[in-house]
Amino acid sequence: MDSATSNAQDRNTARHLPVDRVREILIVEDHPLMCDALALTLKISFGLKNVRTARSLSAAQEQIRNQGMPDAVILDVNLPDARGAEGLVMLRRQIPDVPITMISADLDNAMISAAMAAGAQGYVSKSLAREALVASLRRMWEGERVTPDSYVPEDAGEEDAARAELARRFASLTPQQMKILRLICQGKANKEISYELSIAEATVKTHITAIMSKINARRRTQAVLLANSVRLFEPA
Amino acid sequence: MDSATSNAQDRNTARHLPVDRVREILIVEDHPLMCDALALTLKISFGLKNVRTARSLSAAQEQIRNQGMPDAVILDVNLPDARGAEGLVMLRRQIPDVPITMISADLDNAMISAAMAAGAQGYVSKSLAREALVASLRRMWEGERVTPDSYVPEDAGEEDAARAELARRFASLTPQQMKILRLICQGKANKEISYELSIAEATVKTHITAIMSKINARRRTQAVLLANSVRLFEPA
DNA sequence: ACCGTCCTCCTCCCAAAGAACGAGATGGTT
DNA sequence: AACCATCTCGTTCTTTGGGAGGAGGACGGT
Repeated sequence: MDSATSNAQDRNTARHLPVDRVREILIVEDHPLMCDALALTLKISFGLKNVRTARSLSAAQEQIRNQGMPDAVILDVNLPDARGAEGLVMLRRQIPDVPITMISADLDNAMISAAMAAGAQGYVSKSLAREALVASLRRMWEGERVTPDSYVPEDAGEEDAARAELARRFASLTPQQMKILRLICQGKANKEISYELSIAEATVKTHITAIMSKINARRRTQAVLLANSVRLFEPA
Repeated sequence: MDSATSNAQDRNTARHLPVDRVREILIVEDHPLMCDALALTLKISFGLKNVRTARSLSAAQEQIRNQGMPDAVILDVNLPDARGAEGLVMLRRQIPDVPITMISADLDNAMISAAMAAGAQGYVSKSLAREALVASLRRMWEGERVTPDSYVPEDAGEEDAARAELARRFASLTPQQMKILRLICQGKANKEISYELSIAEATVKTHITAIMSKINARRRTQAVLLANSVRLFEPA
């Protein structure tokens, strides 16, 4: 049903690396079965020894800090930690040059398009057959940007470039700022945010000012719009 | 590809009416070709004489005021005037007992689910074959709630009931309040809204207070969230 | 030891948002 | 005529939001 097709050659992503230089990959996936299945498939098909795994975004980030950068990442779109493009954006902030493959159960066209604009190396379905999955990953690790062939690139480059730029701006947010933005997007007031994060409201305001300046918004409702336009946070 | 399946019997919709009592229907569709094609199909297949048409939501509303209520409505999801559930909600406010069929090019599951929760009698694809279309409409006019069979009802009743309740609340908004809410959802400030509608900012505030009270929101960002949750306004 | 980043908190200040009144004008219905 | 819904505008007051600027502590890298 959904194998995969090539698109443009990498513009956003920094480095091609020959497939044989991918030695260490990191799987970020909260569902244990799927996680194991993926790891196993990769070990066998690519002869990899080191397949690292993490069950949440925060776990992944800490693991990267401690154990260093992997050569490639496979990232679930729906983590308990980070739904939507948030995980991708935060990981790219930490490891800008490592190709990140998004993996998800549903192939929402808008989500795929948002992920690609945010700089994913590719997007694959969880229901893909092993061979097709392996082939897609191989091509991604050779520098190709791969999307499901059910995907239609929707609108021409102009609007897409704006979204890529936006994603870059969001990638400049610090972790704490991202937390606060998420709460803003849930309709919380500054006071509530300060309570939830156990910090002073003044601190919340300071962060918000920084956020606004980074994403170029003036009103918080605009911030919500911008976040939604790149699908930063998906509804629970 | 997408014919149609029955779902629940009408709970939200007020009246069954035997198909032969549908004498006058209103098509709201901005694309002229599709509009004509629909009208023609209906005339032939149902032997209808009076097929009224309107090219925008506002045109439809005025026409109903002048020429009275139709027996059924076919409503395009993407009007220049009203994208998403807005048209449905506003029409149901005006003609609560008339079955409204949504018609759209894309079958986004979330959109279908939002439309059904908002009280649509059914949802059909524009790419449906004539016979299937006619069959679906006949069943809707007999009181059945019809969705494309690609549609999966997603989550159980509890959450859906909340959305229906929400849709009811939105249906209580006056036209001017709906305009203002739309601008709020575009991130506009009160001052900008007052300028765009050529009214005083005090008036805008008055309307907003009424809106907030009706949809039970305290902050305007919450209003945006609520509107998005029922897909009141789709992004341009 | 020094610098950069991030997080924290504060004060002062002004603009925006929202609640709570009242009230006039219109148009349609009963 | 009385009523109702809607739109309009105003005043007053309180709460939030947001910008500017300063400042200190923690941590990591050069």
